[in-house]
Amino acid sequence: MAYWLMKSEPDCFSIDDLKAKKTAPWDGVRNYQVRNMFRDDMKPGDLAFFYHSSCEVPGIYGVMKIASVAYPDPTQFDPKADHYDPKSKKEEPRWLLVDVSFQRKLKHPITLAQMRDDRKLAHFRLLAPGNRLSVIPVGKEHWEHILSLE
DNA sequence: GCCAACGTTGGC
DNA sequence: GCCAACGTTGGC
Repeated sequence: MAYWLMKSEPDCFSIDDLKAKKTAPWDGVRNYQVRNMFRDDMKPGDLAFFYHSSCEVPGIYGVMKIASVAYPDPTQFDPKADHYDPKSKKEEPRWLLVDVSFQRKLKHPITLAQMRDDRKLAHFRLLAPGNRLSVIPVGKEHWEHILSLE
């Protein structure tokens, strides 16, 4: 089983939104590296941190579970959707998503600032300069250490 | 295949 | 709102 960190802007979709829905499609990803991770590396049952980005206190707010294999993201075909991709064909979808299901909220968020200050997370990819991937693989040792901070 | 221009991400 | 990083696009 693998571990992940998945970023979302809480104004757009937050851990509370996922809690209310129980399971939701993680749609709107338009990055090939992430698409390939969805397709090749993510498996149902994997666990993922829910990370809030571009907000007052960026950090990890909860835990979710990958609930499906990768399948085509329907929003790419919807001209009204934010992430509509006119170049993607139904016969040959360019973008994929996975379903995620709510597991729990952390008792308090593990903030980005807190993780930056933690020497044990010196090599955590989230903290690497210039990192912009919205989905990041998390090593077991980092996963367990972050949970121990809760 | 190179690379400049442009767009997006995301912390601050 | 600014700006650095970096992915994508498209002309050549």
